[in-house]
Amino acid sequence: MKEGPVIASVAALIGDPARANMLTALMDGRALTVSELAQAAGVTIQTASSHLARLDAANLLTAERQGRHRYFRLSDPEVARVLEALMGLAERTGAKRVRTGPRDAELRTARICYDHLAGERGVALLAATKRAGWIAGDDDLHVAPSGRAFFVDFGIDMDRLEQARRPVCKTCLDWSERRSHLGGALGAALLDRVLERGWARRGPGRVIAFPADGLAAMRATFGDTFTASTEA
Amino acid sequence: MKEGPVIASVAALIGDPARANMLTALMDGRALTVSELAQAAGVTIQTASSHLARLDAANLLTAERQGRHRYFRLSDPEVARVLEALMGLAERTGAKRVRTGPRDAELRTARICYDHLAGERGVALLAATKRAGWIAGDDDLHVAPSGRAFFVDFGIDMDRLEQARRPVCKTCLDWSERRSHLGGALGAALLDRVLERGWARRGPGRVIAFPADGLAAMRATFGDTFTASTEA
DNA sequence: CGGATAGTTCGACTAGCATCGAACTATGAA
DNA sequence: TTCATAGTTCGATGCTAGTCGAACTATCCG
Repeated sequence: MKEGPVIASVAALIGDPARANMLTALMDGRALTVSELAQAAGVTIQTASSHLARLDAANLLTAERQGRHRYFRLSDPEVARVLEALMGLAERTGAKRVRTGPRDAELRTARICYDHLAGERGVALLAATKRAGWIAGDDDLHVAPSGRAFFVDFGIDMDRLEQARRPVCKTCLDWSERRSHLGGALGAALLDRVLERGWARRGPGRVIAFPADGLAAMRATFGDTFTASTEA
Repeated sequence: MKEGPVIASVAALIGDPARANMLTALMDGRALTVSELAQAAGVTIQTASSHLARLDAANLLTAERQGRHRYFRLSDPEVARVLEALMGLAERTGAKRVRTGPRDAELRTARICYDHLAGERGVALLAATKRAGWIAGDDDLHVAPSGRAFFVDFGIDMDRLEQARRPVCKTCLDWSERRSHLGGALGAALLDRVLERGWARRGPGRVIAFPADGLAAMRATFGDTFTASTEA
C-alpha cells in the first residue's frame, strides 16, 4: 500500500504544522525569505530549508534568488484557493479553534487572499458588482459590457487583463463567509486600485483596514450593497 | 509550536494514504461500510475503524448505523469539492488519475443492500408497492390488508415474518437515489422470491442484474411504476 | 441458546519524519 | 582578503502515528 492516491502526498505536504504555517504566511501573495518563513513557522532555518525544498519540489512554491536571499512565494493563485478552501473545511470541524483574538475579527472583516480582497468586504464587493450588473454569472463569472466600461473608468487596463493568460474573473470560496468573493486578474486589479486611492490600507499580516472615509468612498462607488450585511 | 494553524490538522487527516483512499472511494456520494472502505484503502478492518473514527470526529464523514453495518459518507458536498481541488493541485506534480468503471453504473441501477433490493430498482419497488396500496406510511411503513394478501400470494410466509423479532417493514435510505427503499424482513423476503423466480440474479459483488424478461415480469406484477423514472 | 459476521478497543511494534547541532557553500561588505 | 550573513546538507535523535493481532461487543440467523 505504498501507492496512495495522488491527493495524499499533496495533503500530507500541507498537513505538517510547520509547512502549513509557511503556506499561510505566504497567502498574502508576497514573497518571503527562508529566514522569515522559519520565524513564521517557529522552526530553525535548517528545518525550514528542508520543508521549503519539498514544497518547491511539489510545485506548491516557486523560488527566486536575489543576492544571497532566496524568496519563496505561492506558485499560483490556485494554491491560495485550495488553502482557503481547506480553511473553510477546518471551520466546520469546529472544536479546536483557540486563537480568537481581535486580529481574527479583523481578518474576517477584510483580508488579502493572495492578491485580491477577501472576507466580509470581499464577499460584499462581489455582491455589489453583481447587483450593479457589472459582473454576471454564478459559478463562471464574466464581465458585462457596462461593467467593462466601469472598470476601465475606475483605472483598470482591461485590455491587458483580457490578453493575459490568467482568467479575468474567478470565484474564490471565502472560508470565513462561506460564500464566494472575486478572484482572478480583475479581483487583483480592483484591490490594487482601492489601495492606490487610499480607500483601504494593508495592516499587519493579511489584514486590510478600511478607514471610515474609505468605506464611504467604496459605498459611493459600488453602491450601498457594499456595506449591507451579506445576505443571499 | 504544537499549535499549528487550523488548516494543518485537516490536511494531515487527508494526507494519510489510507484515509485518502477512503475519501476518494466516497467521492461519488455513495455510502460504504467499514469493510468496504478497509478494502478500498488496502488496510485491515481494525485500522480502517480507527481512521474512520478520526474522519468522523473531524466531521469530514458522517456515519449511519443500519443493522450491524455502519455506513460512512462524505458529510457534505463541500468536502468533495475540496478533494477535487486537491486533485487539481496534485496534477502539477505529474501523476495519474483512476476512474470508476462500468461496474459503478450497474450498482446504481440495482444492488443488494445487506439482504434487500437497493438502487434505482429498489427505490422504484417501494414506490410501486405504495402506489398499489399494499404498503402505507411515510416514515414508519406498515403492510395494508390488501398488501398482506398480495405478499402471501407472492409466496411470502407473512405469519413467520410477523412473529419474528425483525421488523417487517423498514425504510432504508438509498445512497445512490437519495430516497428510501424497502428494507426489513419483507424487503429481504421480496428479494428472495424475485431471485427464486429468476426475475433477477446476483452479479459480481453487490450487483443485481435484471434481464429483459425479468423486468417485464416485475412490471406486470408491481405495475408500471416499477420502471418509471424515479421522480418525487 | 450457539454460531457467524460486523465493527471496536487495546496493546505492542515499527517506520517515517520532523527537528536541531554542526559543518559546509555562497554572496556581500569593508 | 577577511568577516558576516543567508542558506544548504548531513547525521543523530526522539516522537508520533500508522499498522495489525487479539480480545471484546453488537447484531443477525437458525
